[in-house]
Amino acid sequence: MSVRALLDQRLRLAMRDCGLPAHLGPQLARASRPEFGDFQANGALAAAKAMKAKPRELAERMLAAAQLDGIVARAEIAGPGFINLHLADDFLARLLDDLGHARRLCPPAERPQRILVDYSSPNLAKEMHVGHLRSTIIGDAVVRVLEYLGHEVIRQNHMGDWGTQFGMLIAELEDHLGAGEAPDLALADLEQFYQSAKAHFDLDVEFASRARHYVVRLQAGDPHCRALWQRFIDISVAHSEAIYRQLNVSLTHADIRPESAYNPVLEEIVALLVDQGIAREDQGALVAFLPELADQHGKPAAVIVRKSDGGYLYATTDLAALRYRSLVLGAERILYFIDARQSLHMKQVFALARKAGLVDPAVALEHHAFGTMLGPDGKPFKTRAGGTVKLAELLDEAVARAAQLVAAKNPELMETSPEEIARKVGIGAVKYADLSKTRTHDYVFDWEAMLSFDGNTAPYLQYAYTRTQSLFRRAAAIPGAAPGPVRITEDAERGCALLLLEFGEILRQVADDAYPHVLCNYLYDLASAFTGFYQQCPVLKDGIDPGVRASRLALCQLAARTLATGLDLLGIEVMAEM
RNA sequence: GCACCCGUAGCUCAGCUGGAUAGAGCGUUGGCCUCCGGAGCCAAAGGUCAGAGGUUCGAAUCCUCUCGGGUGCGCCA
Repeated sequence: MSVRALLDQRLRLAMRDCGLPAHLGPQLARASRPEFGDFQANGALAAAKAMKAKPRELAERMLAAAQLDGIVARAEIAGPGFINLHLADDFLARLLDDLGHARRLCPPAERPQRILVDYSSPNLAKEMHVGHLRSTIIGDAVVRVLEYLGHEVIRQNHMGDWGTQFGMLIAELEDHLGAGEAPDLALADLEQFYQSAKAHFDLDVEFASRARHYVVRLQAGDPHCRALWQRFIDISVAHSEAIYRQLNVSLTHADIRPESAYNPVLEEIVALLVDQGIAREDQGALVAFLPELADQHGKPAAVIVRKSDGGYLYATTDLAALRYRSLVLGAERILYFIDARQSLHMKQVFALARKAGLVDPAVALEHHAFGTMLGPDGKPFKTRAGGTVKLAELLDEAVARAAQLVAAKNPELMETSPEEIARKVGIGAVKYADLSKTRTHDYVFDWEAMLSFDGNTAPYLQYAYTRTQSLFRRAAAIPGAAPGPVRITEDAERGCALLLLEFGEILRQVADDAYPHVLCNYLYDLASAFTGFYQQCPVLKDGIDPGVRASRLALCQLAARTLATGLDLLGIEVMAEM
């Protein structure tokens, strides 16, 4: 049990003993200022108001009733009725010893769930660009946290491999192959290939009509079109998977369930909506109406589920996917990591799915939106020419920039290659810069800031970790220098200790709210507290008492483990030296 | 027209289950290597929390309105 949970439980019991109703809690929080102790309970204020009692008096009674022996060294009432709690050093030390010997850094979730996470989901018609980055790495971080807490996670990469553009693309591919070109050569640059197909489509009437015809033939299962399509898809998927490897993202081939997979059931989904009277014909198309999402004038939201030409749109595909995920895969919670611009669409799809009974009524449907990546000018991130920035090129640049830094700043490395460091630092910097900002906001992409060793950046955290490793290498050479029981005497040690004990709580918060920046901020606080401690509290220097040395080594070890685990959950790698 | 998101230090961002004097980093200014990695640490300066009302013992946080910025909305995905 975490420190907070324990205090909460004890104070809650005390409140019951004081005759307070169950809905009034202790409102426990970390103390806002050091002189207020480690934790503060604000609940007496609210409770006093509800019971028409005097806040300070009630706080006194709560404190008298609370069983805090051995946990709290000192407690006092302050201000209008805050309860300030100073934890006992030996209590903290004991918890740290337990944590140090435990296999995991936090207890697993009390109720493990089957959770489905839809993320990355690039459009295969084009090369992956910066627009795909956020979904991919935010989703992956949340997935890792959920798994660490013991949930069963089903990853779903809902790749866009179907739709009107593919007629154009296979017509283009057909022309290339007809000219004797090998498919992987023709598709070496997907972006260029797409632009070329688009140009032909716009300028060449014969080509455009062939492209439109191919869409129909493809969807009807024509073998020739299907074969061309498959070639294109295979190469495009391979490209995405190469990016995933470079990004250290945990998606695999088995997680791909693309749009085309739902093609066979779309007709059935639409029929279901019509039968239930949810959808009806309107201006030639089949439209679902949602009075529950009406605007202030009572006009219901309208969603087209089948075009007037008989074709289907992505709303229908998403409904089919939801049914499969809930009723076939049995997901209890379904998370979508998709751009904020899709918010209305997701809302409509969720409402429709529930209304039509396509999902289990108990399933949680969550759209975790995120903002746009902006360039240094505050406008959407583009190349100088105004085109989209390819993800592959962005990542290469990150590694190249990191390599430059390593070459410029590092003296001699013992066991790690500069290439490995550059890769981990460069990729880590790009991911962390994104993950550390509140998901829902737009964020400004800035090479300089993300690769800095100062501030809330990946390199700073990785550096803090390498210092622990350096220390352990040194300790290994000293006879008798081994981690031992923790003793807390210095403020810097306390600061570290309290943070180390908070890790599990932070992970639960990330699992509940899907905000990885909470974990980033925590790790930054921990790294700062650790470097402060490391600066002030000598570990291996001459004249250090062996007991103190053993205690500080144990703290270092826990800090190292927590940093490495936390970064790993963000999909960021650490190294022994940098 | 309708709907959603966002306005916090010069810049980039935290804080928003309402709590005590609103926090970091960058940048600026000034300190700290006889010391486990100075790729570090410490300190100072810097704020009408967009504005106005309201709820409350208490509001950056909740409600309403206004201003400013962004995004989306029946035949792309």
